[in-house]
Order: sequence, then structure tokens, then C-alpha cells
Amino acid sequence: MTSADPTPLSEPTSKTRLRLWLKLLKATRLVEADLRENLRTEFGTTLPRFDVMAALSQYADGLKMSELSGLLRVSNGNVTGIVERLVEDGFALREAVPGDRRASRVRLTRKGAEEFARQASEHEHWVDELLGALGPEEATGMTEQLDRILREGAQ
Amino acid sequence: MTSADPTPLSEPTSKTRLRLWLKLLKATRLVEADLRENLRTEFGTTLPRFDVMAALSQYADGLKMSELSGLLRVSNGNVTGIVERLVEDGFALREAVPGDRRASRVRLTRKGAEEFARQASEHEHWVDELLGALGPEEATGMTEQLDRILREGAQ
DNA sequence: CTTATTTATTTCAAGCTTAAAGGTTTAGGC
DNA sequence: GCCTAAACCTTTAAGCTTGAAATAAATAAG
Repeated sequence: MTSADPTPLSEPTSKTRLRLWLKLLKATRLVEADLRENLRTEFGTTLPRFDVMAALSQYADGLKMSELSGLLRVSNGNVTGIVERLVEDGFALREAVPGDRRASRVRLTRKGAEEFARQASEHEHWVDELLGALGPEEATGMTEQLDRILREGAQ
Repeated sequence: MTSADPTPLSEPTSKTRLRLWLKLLKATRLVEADLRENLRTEFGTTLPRFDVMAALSQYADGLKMSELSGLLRVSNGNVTGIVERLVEDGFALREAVPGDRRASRVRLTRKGAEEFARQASEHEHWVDELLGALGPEEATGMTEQLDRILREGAQ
């Protein structure tokens, strides 16, 4: 059950890439599960909420709902519910966009920004530990390779 | 919105690892979204269902529910619903475990195995294209690095 | 044998996620 | 101005996901 798959000496490239994909998924899920658990027990929040607050924290003037869902690459209706709950909890607020009554702009409240700052600090520390197996050069190298995948996929 | 973040020449290691994590997440989600879309339009199925069938396909004698959730690293109650729908559709069946009336063993039906074979073949092809930016050596190298993360995290 | 604990699984409530459909509002052609 | 199309967003239905509680059966302890 816990045995590592041996790497065949020679095989079709598609198998090699498939193996990479499965490992990528496994590692991502491991890290995600850990972060989720920590966010829950330490801050009583969820990963999606953290992601939304992280995006908002980079835009002091706020973001339109469509910009938010575009940045996070999630569906349009998805952020509606998450923002709804953040607003309920006083971490975010919605402002009217002058000249466009369809759109609304979401931004963090002071309380939300302060809460996110605390969370982000711990989050960075958790990630640092979870990816501690890789040194800075390795991490940078892998980041560049992932960028190549992203550039190819987002044509 | 689509601008790539520049990599500072020098920074704390935790920032480098954080950047890697964000990129890892982004790339994984890109690939996942594409696979999900393809599974939906080509086969009318979902990623979680595919994952469960993939696990079952490796065990001709079937798996207990707890073994299944352990392999997929998802919660216990989660697989209950997914297997339920697979059984409804005639892709999987549940058998009693002799000597233990609590447990049940799930395995693919012939129909399920044949359907999965078709899906898996396409799936491998999609992955091959999505990760086409990396050559075999690079893919193997990244797989090994991800393994190091997994070994460290699963102590 | 009886009780307690552990194991295997399901149920539940809450929240996340998507695609599709619907409701407004804005912008563009004519 | 008027009509169509596009943009912005929410709602809905279905399914996924989790953690916690509940159920039931097997095992252990006394």
C-alpha cells in the first residue's frame, strides 16, 4: 500500500508524464490537506476563504467578482457564496462600482486585512516546512518547469 | 493579469518555497480543470469517479471502502456517495466480506472495467499533451523531487 | 457471559464546486 | 430612440468534500 512504484528504465514518454501527473496530484493533495487542517484548527477558516482573502489582499482597491473568479480560476458562481460568508463575518465588504450598476467591487475590511496578515504569516511557515525537502535552487528550478507547463497550457 | 512574477535574485528560502507552492497549485488546477472538462464532455463522468475507478481497476478482487478511501486519501464518508453512484450506473458492485458483516468489498463490473479502459487510454493521452512542455528526463527528475516531498510529509 | 473498546461504515450538516439558466444592466448597431 | 448582443452577476441542481456523530459488528477484557 505504501510501496513506491519503481521507475522502468525505458517506457513510452506518455507513461513517464502520466507518472509525473499522478505524483504531482498526490503531492499537491498532501500539502493541501495539511494546510486545510491547519487553517481549520488554528484559524477556523477554510482554504477557499484563504485563497479569496489572499487575492483581495493584493488589491487594496478591491476586485470585481469576475476579476476575482478569473484570478482564482474558479467558476463565476463559486466566489459568490464564499464572498457572501466573508461579508457576513465582517472580513470583506462590497461596494458599488460608479457608472456600472451590474458590477460590485469586493475588498477586505480592516478587520479582514489584519486577520489575513496573521493567517498568511503562519501559512508561509507551514509551506516552508511542507516543502522543506527541496532546497532553494531545486525549488526555483521546479517553479520554472511548472511555468513552462502553464505557458503551454494557457495558450 | 497574465504577467509572470519575476524571480528576485535573493530572498528568504520560505518565500522561494511559497512561490513554488503557488505555482504547483496553479499548474495542478490547470491540468485538473482540463481533465475534468474532457471527462465530462467525452465520457459524461467526473474526476472523482475516474479516480475511484482507477483505484479499483488495479485490484481485481476489489477493495474495502476503508482501503479505497485510504488509497485516495479522501475522507471515509466521501467514497460512500461516489461508489453509490457507480453501483447505480452498473460500473461497480459491492460484495459481502465473508466473516465480517461490517465491511463490504467494492469492485468494477465487466462493464465498468471496459468503460474505464477506454477512459484511461484517453486520459493518458490528455496528460501527455498537457505536460508536453517537459521532456522525459525533466519529468522523471520532477517526479523524484515530488517523491522527496511526499516522503518527508508522510512520516 | 457481559461489558468495553475498537473497527468498518454510513449519515449528516455545512460548505465548496461546476455548468447551465436566469436576471439586470450596459454597449453597439441602425 | 430601439433593438440586439454582450457583460456582470446570482441562482439553481447536482455532485463533491470534510469532520463529526451515529450505527453496527467484531474483538478484548474482566
